[in-house]
Amino acid sequence: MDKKSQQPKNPADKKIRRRRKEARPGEIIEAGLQEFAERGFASARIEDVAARAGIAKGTVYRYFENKEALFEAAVRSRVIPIFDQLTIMIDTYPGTAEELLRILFKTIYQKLITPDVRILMRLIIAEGARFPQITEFYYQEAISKGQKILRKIVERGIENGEFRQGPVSAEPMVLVAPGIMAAIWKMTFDAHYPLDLNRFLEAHIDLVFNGLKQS
Amino acid sequence: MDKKSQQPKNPADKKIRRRRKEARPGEIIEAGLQEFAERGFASARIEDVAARAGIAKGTVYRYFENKEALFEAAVRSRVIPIFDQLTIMIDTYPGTAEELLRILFKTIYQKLITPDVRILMRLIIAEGARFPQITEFYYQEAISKGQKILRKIVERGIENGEFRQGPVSAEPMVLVAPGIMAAIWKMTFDAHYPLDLNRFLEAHIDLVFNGLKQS
DNA sequence: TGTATTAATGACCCAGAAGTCATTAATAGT
DNA sequence: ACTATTAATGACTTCTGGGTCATTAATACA
Repeated sequence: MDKKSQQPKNPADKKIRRRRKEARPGEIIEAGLQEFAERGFASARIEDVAARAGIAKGTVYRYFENKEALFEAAVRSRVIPIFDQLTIMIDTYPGTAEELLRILFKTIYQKLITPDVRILMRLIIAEGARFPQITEFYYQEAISKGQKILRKIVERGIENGEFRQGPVSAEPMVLVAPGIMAAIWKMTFDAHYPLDLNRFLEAHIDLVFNGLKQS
Repeated sequence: MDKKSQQPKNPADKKIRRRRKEARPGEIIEAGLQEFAERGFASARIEDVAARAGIAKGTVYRYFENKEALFEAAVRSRVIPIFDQLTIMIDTYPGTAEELLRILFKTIYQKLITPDVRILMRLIIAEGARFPQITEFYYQEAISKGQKILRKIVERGIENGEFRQGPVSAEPMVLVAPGIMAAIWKMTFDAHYPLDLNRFLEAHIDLVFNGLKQS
């Protein structure tokens, strides 16, 4: 496909091999992630990964035991530090719980619904059943942290009288569900029936803070 | 695996072949759906499908051109008539829009989050990119109908003063998002971190009708 | 500049699975 | 009962793609 036309040094730049021990793993992981996302684990071909990384097939195996090892490394490499940043912010944020929740929602729509993260979600949903360690890892590194953040914000809101105690505060994941749904939509039907993320975020916030009912 | 021990007629019931032209397609589809759900399209083996259906591999090909054709047939066979039933009910239902929405939510949690439907969702998410016709079909037959129902209920609620007009009513999918999220959770993290569907449904309803805020 | 080290290569091997088809045998019709 | 029809079979062919390893050549170091 794209023929490594990055630095066309000489006209016949066919096979000037380069030794780049340090840079390879990252490049292979990046290429692998793309291929796995496009084709799924089973259909992704190591030869294509290699081509994408600009190396020969055998080179992949100098850095990763086998296809599974590459898959695991690829998924792990992408679990994002978003939540860690947020955790710190929450404890120091001076404003109201409502403001914090709004920030969290916006962050979800900006950071979590990017193509990069959607790739991960798709892989977890599609291949998770066959890679339980990865599912577990992803839960520990991302989901559980997100849950903690949510709980903290909701508790804070209850303590200072902003939020109600009740079924919602007992199951705070309902609050972010629209964000998850938006991500799913983007990776399935969006090509045919595009979703306006801004409008959806607005609806999401409106639902959470104002409810559906006439007041 | 399970060695067809259904009707152990005689001790050596090895290969008494039966001719059942009419029953085969359905049985093969059912078997295919199971295999595709467990392994994904690429990893599912036709021989396993055949074994599961209690026939030889070649027989599968007497009824389906190839693996893809079987996959399409399998997914199509399962698009559920839930929404059609609901559509009729809505126009004749005498109660309030709130009652209708509650019924819709309960139906989602009872019908849509069953293993059978989750299988479909997983396949659409996992394989949809490579089978655009299937995604399109699924959208037309299920999603768009669900959207219509939602819109109808919300409009009715607005007309009779139950619901507010605003961002939520403009993007009513936010209202069912927790249901979708629950389905996703069930197919990914539920084994490790089980979700209590009843409690979640309660939270969902509480969010939609009461919002999060202290009133 | 010569040599040792080792990163990189890609032809090759081979397991596994899709799809074929000549053969077998269940059933319908007479 | 006999026979024609065709559903069902599974050994076989073919191809794809994971993984190997002897060979090549880039780089470090003397």
